[in-house]
Amino acid sequence: MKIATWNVNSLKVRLPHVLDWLHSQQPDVLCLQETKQEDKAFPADELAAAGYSSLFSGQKTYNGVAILSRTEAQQASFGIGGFEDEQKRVISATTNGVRVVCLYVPNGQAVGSDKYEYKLRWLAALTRWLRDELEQHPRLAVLGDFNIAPEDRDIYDPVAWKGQVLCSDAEREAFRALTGLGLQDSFRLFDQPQKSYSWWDYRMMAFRRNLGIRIDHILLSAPLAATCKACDIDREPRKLERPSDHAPVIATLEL
DNA sequence: ATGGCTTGAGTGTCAAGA
Repeated sequence: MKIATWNVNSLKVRLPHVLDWLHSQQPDVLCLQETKQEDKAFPADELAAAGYSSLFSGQKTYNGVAILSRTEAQQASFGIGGFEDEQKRVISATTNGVRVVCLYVPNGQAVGSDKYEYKLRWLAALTRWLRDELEQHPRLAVLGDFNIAPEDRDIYDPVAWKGQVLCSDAEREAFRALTGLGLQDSFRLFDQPQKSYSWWDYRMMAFRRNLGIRIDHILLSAPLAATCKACDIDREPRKLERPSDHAPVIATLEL
């Protein structure tokens, strides 16, 4: 079973890339973030023609998440239990016996800003909720754009970025609280190339210079981590014309 | 040098991303 996550930065613009990538990679599940579409505009027909059923939760202009799956996903749920949020950032569903949670964690804008405080509140609520979800669903996978670089090796210039949003102590502590629940960062279960990143700024020729950060993650509960054979970042779509600024991350489970 | 692109909204040019 192959499960993947990709922040597409507008599904309307990126649909051709997504369709090509589904065709070439054949994942069983693809979690999308920043679809930036209302549900009535979601391209479910085009995706169905490509062999994928869709569950989605969108809004105009911002945010928006979706779960695409080759076999129809069941028991869809929306948002974080017990946390009121207007922003469409979480969708969950079960497929092939795996509970899939697709996340678009708030960016946080700047340390100390209102949006940063919202990010930390949001992450605290997420952790409380996932503790319960793990009890109900031992085979749990949490995929998405976490907007957190967990360690210095996940940033091209950790000195320049020190203490900034995406890598502040409080954000990293929130990430460790998630792994502390028993959710493992599947990327770090394996030897990986130095300077592996999942996001590069559109400016400054950042991708060509590999000035990136690793903020898109696939976390697996222990029973799933035990089946994980690989986790990789696919840089190829970032090389295309009009790319998303994020690369997809894909994990292979022996299920 | 707080910008450098890209998107959506909407037709001016700005907010937001990370």
